Amino acid sequence: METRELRYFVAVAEELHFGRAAQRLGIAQPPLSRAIQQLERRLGAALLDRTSRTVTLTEAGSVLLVEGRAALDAVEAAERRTRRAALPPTGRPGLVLVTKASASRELLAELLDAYAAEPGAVPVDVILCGPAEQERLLREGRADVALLHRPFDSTAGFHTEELGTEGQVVVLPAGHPLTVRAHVHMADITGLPGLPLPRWPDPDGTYPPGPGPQVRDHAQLLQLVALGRACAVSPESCRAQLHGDLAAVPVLDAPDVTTVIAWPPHSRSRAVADLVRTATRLR
Amino acid sequence: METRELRYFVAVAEELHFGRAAQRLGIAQPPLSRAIQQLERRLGAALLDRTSRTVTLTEAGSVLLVEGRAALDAVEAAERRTRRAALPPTGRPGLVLVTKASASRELLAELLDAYAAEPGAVPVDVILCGPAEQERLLREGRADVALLHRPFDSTAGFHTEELGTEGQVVVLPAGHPLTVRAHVHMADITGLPGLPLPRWPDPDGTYPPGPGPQVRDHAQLLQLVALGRACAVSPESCRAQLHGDLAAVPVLDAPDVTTVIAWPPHSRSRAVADLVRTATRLR
DNA sequence: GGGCAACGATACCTTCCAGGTATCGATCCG
DNA sequence: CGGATCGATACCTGGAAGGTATCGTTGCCC
Repeated sequence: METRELRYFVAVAEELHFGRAAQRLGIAQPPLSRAIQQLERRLGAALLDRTSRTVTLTEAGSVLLVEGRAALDAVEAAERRTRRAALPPTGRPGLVLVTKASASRELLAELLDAYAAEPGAVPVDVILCGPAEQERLLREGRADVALLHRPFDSTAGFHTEELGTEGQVVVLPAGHPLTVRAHVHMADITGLPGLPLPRWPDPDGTYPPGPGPQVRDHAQLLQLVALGRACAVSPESCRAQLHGDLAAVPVLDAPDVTTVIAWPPHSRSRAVADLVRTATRLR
Repeated sequence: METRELRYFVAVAEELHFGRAAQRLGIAQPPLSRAIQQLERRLGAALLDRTSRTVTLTEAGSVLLVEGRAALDAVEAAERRTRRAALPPTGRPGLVLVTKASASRELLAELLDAYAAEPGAVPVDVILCGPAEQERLLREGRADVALLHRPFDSTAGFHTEELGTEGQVVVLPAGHPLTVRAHVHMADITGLPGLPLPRWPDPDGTYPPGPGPQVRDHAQLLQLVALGRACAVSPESCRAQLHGDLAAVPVLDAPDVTTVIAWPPHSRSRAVADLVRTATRLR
């Protein structure tokens, strides 16, 4: 199977429309129809059920959509990492680390300092992004290492080392009645009148339906809390970033958050190994 | 990047010889030279240093070799799993489980029985193979689930659930002086005169140099122990498979062995989820 | 119910590139 | 210095990928 065929199939499977898929791919519709037919012939499997009005995925088609996306990611990662390895060493980021915006800030600073002091350390680029985006960046080879937070992030498919565990706090507007409490339980804060929990985007960028404001990052969320439009349950290390308008109260029965450092399993980079070793020694 | 180009590059990178690589690929040498040149041009990276006598990998080339193999595995897995999903449901193995020959035998039987009793259970094919082969089968899409044993097997790149932990025993010929002991330490058995520890094959199928007989599976190993040509350190559950000629003594300071069930991270198969759930409930 | 629009499939043509053969040029070896 | 080895180059050919025009089917709407 060629990646071209896979890209074509994924486009059609996502659009469920040959015309739009062809447009997205920058080719005409007939060659696309033919390419898919040929792929089906070669696989000996019907991938799409098509009438002249609708296109739907067969069982085999949905398998290929999932597996094919993963395969295309892997190819893209190979290409990107090779390109990076070929750049002149000067100025090339030796490592790209991705982490959630506004999370683990001290841990990150500590880690970068400690690593920079190591013999043979290379420059580290840091990418900050929203949750769920990190995995993609790591899978696509845009990043070499990530700081992830279980149980929010899935560490599926990566090598990981645990760096630490912390409890969670609820972040509330300063002066809220609950802020006088020494601690609360989840039941105290779900369905708090006027202070809904926010909605985070799904991996595909869309938001699940339901109440609560849509947020993209932690800073935005804290802004909303300060405005009295939401409350947030966050790892307690976020306290370092709270200013006067905000207060935090431990939530006893919220799941503990584990910060892990994650990297692609076949990474053979000396720099990644060094960074991971530094990270595990910190804790 | 097309998979054809990747396959070509991997062949050359492995052979370090255009002629042999071309032969292996079933094409002539000149098109292969051109394909690699074109790949290098497109990536903007030298992958191979070639004189008219020798071919060596550049830094970028070794990155692409590792990453490219992983990407090709992913493509192959996508193809294989799609083909499987398209087979008529009758007679099609719903699940392919791979485990080491002669390991976790009771656990496996228990698991298969319990799963078969589940509503909606599908037929399960079991593949037995040597260590280090399981990961490959899982990565290439030849298998859906594996029973792995930490710390021997790497669980990198897979989802896992722990199923249980056990200590290790040393397996000795019956009547050996050490068999009267209630337990031993590693120091007691390394360099035991005439009873070396065996050598297992590397992932590429070759054996590391050194003393000790070469073994491919556990049955073979036990045979060698019975013949008085080796001793073996194994999880204690292997005791169920020992016959009169063999004896086992706990090794107090050998690392514990954890049996885990592992599956590809993007598996969306109902059957895999059911099997994993059954497995975790067993323990 | 007939006309129409939407959509995938088919027919047919063109272009381009993968692959083949022949040969060159460089390097190592005896 | 001559031959052998090996990758690169030159040149040719067939097939596949892509384009345009058009067909056949199916909803839909007046």
